[in-house]
Amino acid sequence: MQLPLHLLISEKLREQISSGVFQPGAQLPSEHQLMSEFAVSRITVRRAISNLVNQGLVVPQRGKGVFVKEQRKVTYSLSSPLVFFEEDMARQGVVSSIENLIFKAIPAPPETEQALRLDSGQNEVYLQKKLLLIDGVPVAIDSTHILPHLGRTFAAELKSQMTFPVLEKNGVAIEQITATLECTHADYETSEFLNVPLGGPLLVYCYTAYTHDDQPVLCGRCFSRGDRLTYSVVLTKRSR
Amino acid sequence: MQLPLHLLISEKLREQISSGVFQPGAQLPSEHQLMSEFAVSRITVRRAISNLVNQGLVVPQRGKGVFVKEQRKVTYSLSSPLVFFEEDMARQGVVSSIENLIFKAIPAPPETEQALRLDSGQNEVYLQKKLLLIDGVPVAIDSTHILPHLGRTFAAELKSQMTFPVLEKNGVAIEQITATLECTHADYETSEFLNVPLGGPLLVYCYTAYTHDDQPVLCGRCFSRGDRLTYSVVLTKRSR
DNA sequence: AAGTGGTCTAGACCACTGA
DNA sequence: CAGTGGTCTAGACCACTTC
Repeated sequence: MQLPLHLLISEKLREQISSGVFQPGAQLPSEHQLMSEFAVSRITVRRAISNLVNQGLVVPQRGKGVFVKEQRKVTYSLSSPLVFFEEDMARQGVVSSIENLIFKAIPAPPETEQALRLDSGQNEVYLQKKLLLIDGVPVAIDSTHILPHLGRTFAAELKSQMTFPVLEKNGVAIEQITATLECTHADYETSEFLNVPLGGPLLVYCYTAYTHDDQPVLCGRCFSRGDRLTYSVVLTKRSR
Repeated sequence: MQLPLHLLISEKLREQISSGVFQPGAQLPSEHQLMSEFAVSRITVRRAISNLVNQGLVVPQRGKGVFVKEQRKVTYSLSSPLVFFEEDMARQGVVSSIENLIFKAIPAPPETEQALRLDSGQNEVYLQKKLLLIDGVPVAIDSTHILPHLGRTFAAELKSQMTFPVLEKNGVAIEQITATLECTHADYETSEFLNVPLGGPLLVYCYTAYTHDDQPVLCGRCFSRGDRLTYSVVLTKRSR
């Protein structure tokens, strides 16, 4: 038995990409050229290209052609989460910014009540959704639930600046964060926001932040483009 | 302007899946049924289903049908990386095991020389590749480079047991680990090993482990199925 | 206007599953 | 055997980019 045609073609192209025959930014042969080169139908060529898109190797552009993707990742350090996000990024030579999408009070959903240790009942929390941009392009979308009195008091600042520095500056020191990191697929809505193919890989950073007396003050999730962000962490034995 | 047909169909099915019309494990209507239900061609139906596959929502099975995927993730704690992997998993009610694929001495590649602080030159290190299984199915593939004298001495144990416990038991205490977590796509080879669709999301855990005197002893990468594994971590401010 | 990728059709053959 | 998904063909129309 042998591989289906579309796989043969996409594997051959993949090799040529990783061996540098097609450099990042370079244009692949057009569908028409590939059809005659491999003597297959257009659908098969398109399937092969779609394999490469799914592997994040290539980006098609309507009316222009298919181009090899530039791979450039930026690292976000979990071990110094209180450093300004902007500074962290600046050290890596990129410009970062945030864009507030939503900031409003909502009734707390059950998971949030539990995470923030609110008595169950009709609690309010502030919901903030924001985009994180690097060099002007959106790389992550964050959704945070904040204790009501903090959200109310610092609304203006929270809308325009990163969350942790704002709290820190106002005497709310974050002492501990519990977090998980996992992977998901971009659904249609997220894929539009982050300009990523439908189903593309996202890193999900779920966090709860605590002050010195173990009081949770906020929790949230950050969905970031898997092709643009890396998280780093240092673990020492005595820290548990 | 409006959405293309294949997206309309896949979004409609996605809603039905997340609203529970199709429970996990349930079978979707066949391609033939969907063709007449939406009055479109087979290619369009297949494209819609392919959208769902790319989002990890659904798994097609040849000769049987398309089924809604069961979502069950297992959490690996980075904050207690020295605990037996098996114990960590057992606490979550699953059975884990490892399967040695490769164990041999190789010339150290440059990145490894740097990570393990070897003098540049013709160094040897031990390369171990192993599969991590949960409930009998492969969920991750790990590739580790180990200092030569350690690999040589503990070869037998390393082949059948988890790395850190073996070292610990033999007096090599791991005191610190630096790590990064990122996302990639499964290439063809990995997709076969882990039984994942081509291009599916993988979590990549890159690590270097140090003993008490800051001496690196091993480094490696673990590629794990994004749909089966989560990493958790606790960060405290003083650990800087 | 010519060239590119995006969507869609109708129809064919194959491989696998299960009764 | 009938039903399922997997692969592939030939051909059509559209939307966008570039000249």
